[in-house]
Amino acid sequence: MELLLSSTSLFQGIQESEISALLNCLAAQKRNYRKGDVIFAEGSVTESLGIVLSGMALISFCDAWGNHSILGNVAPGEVFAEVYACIPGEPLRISVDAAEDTTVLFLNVSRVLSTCTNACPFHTRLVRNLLTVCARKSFQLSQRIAHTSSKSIRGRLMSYFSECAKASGSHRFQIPYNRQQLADYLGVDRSAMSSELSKMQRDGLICYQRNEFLLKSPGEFASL
Amino acid sequence: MELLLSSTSLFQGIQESEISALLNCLAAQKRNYRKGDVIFAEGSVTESLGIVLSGMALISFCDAWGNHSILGNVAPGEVFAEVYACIPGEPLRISVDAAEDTTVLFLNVSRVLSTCTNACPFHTRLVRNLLTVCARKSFQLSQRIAHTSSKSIRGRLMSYFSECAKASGSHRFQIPYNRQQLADYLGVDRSAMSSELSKMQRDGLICYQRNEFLLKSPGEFASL
DNA sequence: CTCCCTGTGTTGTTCAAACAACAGACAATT
DNA sequence: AATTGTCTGTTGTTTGAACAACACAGGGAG
Repeated sequence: MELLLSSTSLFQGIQESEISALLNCLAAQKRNYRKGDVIFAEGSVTESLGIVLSGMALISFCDAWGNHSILGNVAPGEVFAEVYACIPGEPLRISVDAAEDTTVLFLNVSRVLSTCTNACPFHTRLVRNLLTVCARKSFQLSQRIAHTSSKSIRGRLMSYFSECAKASGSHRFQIPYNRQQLADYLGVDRSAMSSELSKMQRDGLICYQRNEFLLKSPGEFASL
Repeated sequence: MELLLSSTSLFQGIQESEISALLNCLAAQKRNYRKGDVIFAEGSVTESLGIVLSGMALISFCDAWGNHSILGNVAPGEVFAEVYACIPGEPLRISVDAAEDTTVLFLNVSRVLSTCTNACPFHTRLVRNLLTVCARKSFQLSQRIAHTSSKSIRGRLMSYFSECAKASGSHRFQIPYNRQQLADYLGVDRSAMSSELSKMQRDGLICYQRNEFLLKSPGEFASL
């Protein structure tokens, strides 16, 4: 378990041997779930975040009419419900279920935050990591919002490609999504996006082959 | 200054008198800006978050072609750049400028996180508050994404109204936005939304007058 | 009172995106 | 080689949202 944890962002920079001490210090709880079990129910309140150790969890939500949508999944090593665990008293707007037999480690956030009586030296690092996890999630969400703010498919693609180019420091970059995933990320129809991509190539805005893109002519454009 | 700070979410639960001690302990820096001054430049890296004490700051961003958009404003007592300050080394994707003459208090996040040599008793509370601020921002962003995930105006309104009804615990509730602001929040055209609202009223889904809404018939609907 | 301003609802037109259906490329499997 | 499935690009149709323009109702301020 410690080996897996040491590679997660929450325990980054903490040695495997030190993690064992931390887990004792935090009285972390491990629980097993069968496929289909509810891990967190919508509307409930939690002070604990979860880390998937094995298996897979699904995050979903229901609207007032009973329609429910899948928001995402949580793979081993990834964290869930950290946002709610960090907001005291905020009832979950989502529910988390086990997509298969799943083992989860729970960490009580207030325990994480309270000063450790043993003056555990890695506690500080854990708190910093937790803040980073939350901040990074905020960052990713705001990027997604920025990329879906344009009303046109072309505008959304341009916004996303701009970001990719900035992140890679070059006009040539690769993207981590296939076409369907990119369309889902940008909130557009795949085939419409595919067609728009080829239009953009014809218009000389971009070149691409598969997941390799080249952003051309960084001049001024008004019609995003 | 302490009076203003004590009413902010970052210093919530900390007395005015205690804030003074904290600010010393953190070596907080106060700086003045003239209207139009750049507070944070896009692409720069910061370890500090900012709190607007007076005036107003503007958050904006540029895409690779030089088009820039306003993302929001920061009023006195509100925090900015906290997400970037919490992600070590992450260059800002936004820039922050003074919309008018503005005073800003800077707090170094790593200093906030490092154990205070004086064992300052309110330090722990500050860290917890900072985590709450980040988590709450994440929460708000994911709500907005949920409400803009539907492709139709009606679906977006339904998602938002669902959330409002849940939050208020009743099918009758008030919304904090006027029509233009709601349209901006949901990423749709105001007049189209206005027209959709009256259609929904005609269809018996909702009743409304001004900002007072009543959500009807919580049955099953497929056409969101 | 009139004038102006803001917020809101209505209508009709236009256009772009969703949608459906299909074709070709490629890889993996049998 | 044949088959299957996945990913991608193309085309044509339909629909719904953006857009523009306007009407109407308060609410101040002069």
